Amino acid sequence: MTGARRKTDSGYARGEETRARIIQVALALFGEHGFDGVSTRDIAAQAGVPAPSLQYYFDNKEGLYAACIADVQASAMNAVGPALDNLERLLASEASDNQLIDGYCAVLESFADFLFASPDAARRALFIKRRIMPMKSALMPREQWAKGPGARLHNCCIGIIARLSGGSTSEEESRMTAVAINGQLLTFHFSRDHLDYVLGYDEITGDRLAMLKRIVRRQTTLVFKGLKRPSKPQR
Amino acid sequence: MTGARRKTDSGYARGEETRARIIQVALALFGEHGFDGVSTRDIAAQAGVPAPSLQYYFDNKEGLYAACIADVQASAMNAVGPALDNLERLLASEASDNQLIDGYCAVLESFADFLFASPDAARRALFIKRRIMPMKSALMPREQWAKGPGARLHNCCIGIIARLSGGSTSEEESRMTAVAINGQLLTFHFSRDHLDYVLGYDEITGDRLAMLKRIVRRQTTLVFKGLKRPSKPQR
DNA sequence: ACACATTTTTATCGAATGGAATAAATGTTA
DNA sequence: TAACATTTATTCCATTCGATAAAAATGTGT
Repeated sequence: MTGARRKTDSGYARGEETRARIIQVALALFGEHGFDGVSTRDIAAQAGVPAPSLQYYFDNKEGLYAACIADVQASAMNAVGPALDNLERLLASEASDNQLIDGYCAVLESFADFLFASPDAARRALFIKRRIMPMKSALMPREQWAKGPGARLHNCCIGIIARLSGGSTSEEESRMTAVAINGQLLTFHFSRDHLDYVLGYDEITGDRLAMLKRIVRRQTTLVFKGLKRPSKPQR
Repeated sequence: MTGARRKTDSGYARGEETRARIIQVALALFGEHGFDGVSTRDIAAQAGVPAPSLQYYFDNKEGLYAACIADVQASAMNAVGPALDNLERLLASEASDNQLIDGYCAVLESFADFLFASPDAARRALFIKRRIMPMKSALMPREQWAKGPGARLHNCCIGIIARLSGGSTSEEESRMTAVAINGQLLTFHFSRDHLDYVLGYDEITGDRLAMLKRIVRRQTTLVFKGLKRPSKPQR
């Protein structure tokens, strides 16, 4: 936690609750309106605290934003970490192609749950989508990204492509192919603003989420199998 | 043009040039920082006009934003309209499955050119990505979207899915499947902020753009063929 | 050249913003 | 209970913001 006046190693439980409440409110508001579209007063009012509490807990608006990032990262890793762990184990072993593909689809499914399964999920996901930082370095630092769930997903996909194609696909093409493969699911997240236009509804839960998972699994499997080495030499 | 003090039916050429210059600057700045992250003074300074010129030409900040939207919509339709026209003709005729798939991939390729082929393209595309409006109705009205290139692409994809599957895919599943198919390309656009992280470079031009097109065509073709009615009954 | 139209410019406004400083209220522990 | 720690709340600041009104400058047509 950057520069806040509050000390984390000796705080009261009440302060911890207030801090968490502020973060949840900020997540929702930043997610809906972006960093610059929300004032510290907006956040404070909705969290039921006076505005200077934000300086007390987070030092400044950017510190609050950074705390939101950390919160979302943690919950994402919580949600998709186990499936990623399993897939990374498969990749490090002599697993069959079908096991790899199946493990990969399981990871995508855990991502889908994280992104869509609940209102809380939607709030976090919307925050992820609306990442606009007030500095030139609007992005997560590369090293931080490299430890996050998105990077691990990407790297696993590259690994599977290399396995399936027997090394005949260039590193560059593998990277691009991985982005395209994952785009089948991620595009639903990126398109949240107008899901109602393309799907006729804007919440993907229950049966709809199951359908989404089925579609993504089918298409991902098709694409992976199309990459297998002994397949269609003219491809 | 909404409510501006300037009259379009009787303006000078000089005014037209100034207006266009303001729009191009605003596109770039809004695309980079979002609506709330850019002040009217920022835009005016970079366009080389005093701030009240924005009120003169566009009535207010939102009017300028709306003009930017209109500009991007027009250029998108310019870029992808011909390929969409052709595909819609194919869909209205007895074209073969391969002709449909090929026509669809041609449309995706024209989208890729629009999104990535030039610095101007990147500016426009970044603006599209950062659509945050200052009102609750942050979105393009549904009727306006329905006339845009994204909607036409989506509807063509649904049409092709219906054709290939012989009507055995539900309307709801077709819609979702279409989003996933198009996500293979669109995700590159949505991920522009961190393309450097996933690909190792952040400009997709020249050979890289050709590779992207090849990958998208290959995967889209695989997925469409996987939808064909007489294929794999156990699928 | 002059009258009129359009565009640019200057000066100003009220409101909102992120934040600082300080005091008051509440919690914890001996 | 009192001393100390933490948290909450009030007051205030300087700056920035979108926008208005009016004047000055420039363009157009007769």
